Amino acid sequence: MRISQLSAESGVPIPTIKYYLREGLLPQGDQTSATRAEYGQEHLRRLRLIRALLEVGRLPVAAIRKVIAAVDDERIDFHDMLGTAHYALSTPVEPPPEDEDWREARELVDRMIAGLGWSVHPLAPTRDELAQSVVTLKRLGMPTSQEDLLPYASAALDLVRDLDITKIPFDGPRDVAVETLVICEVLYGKAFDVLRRLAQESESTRILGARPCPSGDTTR
Amino acid sequence: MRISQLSAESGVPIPTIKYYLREGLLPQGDQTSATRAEYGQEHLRRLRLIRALLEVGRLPVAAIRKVIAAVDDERIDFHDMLGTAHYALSTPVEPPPEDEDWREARELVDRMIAGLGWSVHPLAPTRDELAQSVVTLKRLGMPTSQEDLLPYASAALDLVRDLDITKIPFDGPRDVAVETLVICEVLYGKAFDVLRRLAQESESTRILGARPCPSGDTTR
DNA sequence: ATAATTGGATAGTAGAACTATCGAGTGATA
DNA sequence: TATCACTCGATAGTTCTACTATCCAATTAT
Repeated sequence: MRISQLSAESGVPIPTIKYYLREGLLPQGDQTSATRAEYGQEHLRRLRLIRALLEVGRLPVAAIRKVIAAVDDERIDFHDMLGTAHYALSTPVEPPPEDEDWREARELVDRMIAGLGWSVHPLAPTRDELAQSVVTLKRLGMPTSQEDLLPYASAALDLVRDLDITKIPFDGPRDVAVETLVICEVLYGKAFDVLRRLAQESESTRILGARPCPSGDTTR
Repeated sequence: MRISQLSAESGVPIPTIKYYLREGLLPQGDQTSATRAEYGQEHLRRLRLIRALLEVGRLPVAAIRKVIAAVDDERIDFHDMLGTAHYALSTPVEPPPEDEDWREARELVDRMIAGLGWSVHPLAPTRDELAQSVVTLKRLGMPTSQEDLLPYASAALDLVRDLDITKIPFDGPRDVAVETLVICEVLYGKAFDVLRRLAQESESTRILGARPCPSGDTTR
């Protein structure tokens, strides 16, 4: 398959494909001559993954590159690769040092994770991400305690147990496993987020007993 | 309070505050003379809301403006205001017309919402958002059925029932209610997302029986 | 022989979210 | 009263991200 066909099949314009090649998101094709390269199904597949992470997951290109680097790097072992992929998916947040609210929130998060017995790396950026939500909620006048978060935590664990983890072929080829993990994390995550918003619309409509019809336009 | 104090208390630089004023995110202060305006607690509060939606919710400024317009517009009624706020929070997606996969996905979504008995506006952009995830999962070789989504849907409903809706003072002043709804939707949504990723890290670590420690750096 | 396509390189663009500067008008201080 | 810091409002510039566009020499197809 040449680049024009790859473009036609994926719907991604040629200049964009070239951009992904430059950025290292897409591996080079099989160079058959100075001005010709051959692309295969794996390129199409990779391209679809990139577009999914970009369009549905709204991940920045730099994060996608890290995920892909983790998938492609044959040296690092399975578990480290999953970790790298996981951390590439988090939105980094740099807490202001010496901030009392932040310290407190981080402690709450750490205590909760420990209390739940979860195996989360002590330096996982995800911990700060959760602390950020806690701090922000407090500043907005809606302080959050561990008891407020625990039902969310156990619901999250149930979802992951029942639906994500069972779909990931941990015993299969490593690249397929990481790819599946990333897809589950991002796409099922998105799907759940949308379902939550749908549920919230439905419930608030029900509570107010009105018809679910805003007068304004429905575009963002 | 003058602008410099507003800046000091909120941590937002003065030029940025001016930018928010220009963009209509922040109401003008009380003009006491040609070159002086007075800001109050409500400005500080609004500024914190803006930053929360921006930094934690990653909402674009245009969406925040719509949310705020809904809160501030006294003409539209309570329920319509909630609807407007809701739809401003969704990420719009324009499905290619005449696409078979999309049609099918939208049908699945509509059937599921109807089957659950949820009160969701037929034109809610959220429906297409969910359809997008379904289409993308299919294209990535992980087709999704209603049965796959139902547990997610009921978990979402439980969460909203137990934690979000109970926190929203539907009987109080309308602006407080919408603001609370938005905060719940965005911040608890984010918190749950992080918890899900933490749970996933924990579970995949447990399944692989390894230490939760990637060799690479942990930054995005 | 000629037209189309490709790879590789370089440069340009659009949108988003700020950030900087300027000029004239206050208000507080010396 | 003079001065100086602060403010408003307007305009312009910056940075970052994700693309697009153009060009060229080298093929390859017709």
